[in-house]
Amino acid sequence: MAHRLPLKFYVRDAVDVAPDLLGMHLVHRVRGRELVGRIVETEAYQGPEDGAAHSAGGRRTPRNEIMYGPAGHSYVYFIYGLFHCVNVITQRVGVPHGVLIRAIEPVAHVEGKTSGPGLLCRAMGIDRSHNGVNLRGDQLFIAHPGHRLYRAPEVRTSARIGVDYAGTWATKPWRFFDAHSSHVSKAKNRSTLK
DNA sequence: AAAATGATCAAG
DNA sequence: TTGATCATTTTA
Repeated sequence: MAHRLPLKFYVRDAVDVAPDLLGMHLVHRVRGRELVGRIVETEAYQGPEDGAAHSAGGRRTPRNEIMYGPAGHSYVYFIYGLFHCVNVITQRVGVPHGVLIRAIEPVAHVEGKTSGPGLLCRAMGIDRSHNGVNLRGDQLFIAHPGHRLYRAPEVRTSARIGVDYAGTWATKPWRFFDAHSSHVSKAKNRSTLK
């Protein structure tokens, strides 16, 4: 029993949507199977004012065009020549907010590591062909697991990862994670930043 | 501490 | 057309 989140859920600031996504299920239907992961770590990106966002300063390019579109859709990009990252677009059309999904806990049919934005995309089979997908549709979507399965997260915050170039914006506590989960991205990954 | 690895984008 | 830059991960 899984309910898609309503459009209204997504038409808010990314900073408000990001913590509310913790505990929700990310679902990918592929080749007759349903891969499911429980979201345990997110980051909010609030362009154009947010200096760390791809849409910082109103920057609008072919890559991030989808950020300016309707809420509740996916924004998938390729990074470091190796990994894909998946975001949830929020706020109304023309306001380029997004929430990066950074880690999930495997729930069903997910193989491999999922504690990091690149790793979870690999494990969930998400790539650029999923850019712009409606997350209230039937292929790749986000759903409330239903109150029988729902486990409330213990929400903690921190500064965002890998955005030190963004100056004062890098210090905003816009990373959200479930303190109960053992699947959040590892401290090792961010020990050598700067 | 730094390699791996390639799309992206601003500059020329 | 080019070169620096990455919302990362792994290895050492």
